[in-house]
Amino acid sequence: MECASEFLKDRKKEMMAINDAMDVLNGKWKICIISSICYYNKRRFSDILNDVAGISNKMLSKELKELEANKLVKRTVLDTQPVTVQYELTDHGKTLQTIITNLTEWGMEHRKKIIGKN
Amino acid sequence: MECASEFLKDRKKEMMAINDAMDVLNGKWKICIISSICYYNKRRFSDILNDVAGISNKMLSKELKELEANKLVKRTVLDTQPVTVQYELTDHGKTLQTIITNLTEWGMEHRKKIIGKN
DNA sequence: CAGTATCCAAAGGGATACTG
DNA sequence: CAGTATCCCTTTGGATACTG
Repeated sequence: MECASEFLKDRKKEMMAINDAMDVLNGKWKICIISSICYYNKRRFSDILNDVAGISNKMLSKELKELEANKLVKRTVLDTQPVTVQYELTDHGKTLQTIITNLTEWGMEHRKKIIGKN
Repeated sequence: MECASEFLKDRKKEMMAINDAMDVLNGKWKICIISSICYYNKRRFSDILNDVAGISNKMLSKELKELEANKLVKRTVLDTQPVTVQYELTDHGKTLQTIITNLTEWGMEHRKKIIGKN
């Protein structure tokens, strides 16, 4: 048998990592927002508001700030009249691509198997 | 240019799929619980309670029920005194393996890059 | 357009105690 | 052991209105 404390230390790190990831992605909206920006490359506030069904401007604003704080999203104010704001993924944000793809595929399978109907 | 309505229909399906997946996995605990059961193959209620730092028995009970309802987890009552309850992943639950692995790895990278410290 | 501010009902979830 | 039940404070987030 291996050293139990080493084994537990690794497990703890794994759990921490999962928590870190989920903290960043959690909630009803984050992944959808990221997916929207990612899909269109650059996306304006009001566009995302339309893409993500059901989200309110208050929520969108809050979520985007959190994504910015986590350096997943970059916000650029364009000097137009009235102002336009572009959101795009940072390089770090783009590393979520795989996870989003996996989640999308898994969600489709899950719907087929459990929820029924497509 | 491709047919715009086909394009939008696909996008909608993708968003729905992401939502389905997130509905199932959302919250502070679900992935951690799944990860714990997955890691040990079979796991008892009180063991999971210990594995997942900070969770209360009330929460764990609620989350496990939801995971069962989504057919990700199977619950087996063993005829011991007092009762023992085993939780294990269903085949469907095991299909989350990839996502969990990806989340773990992404979480570690994220911690290095953004949160700082390991 | 891209947000902020405020109000407020509803849901979430911890602490504690209890049960088969 | 494996949960339930209850109390109760906190957070969440929708609706609406307003601003630069």
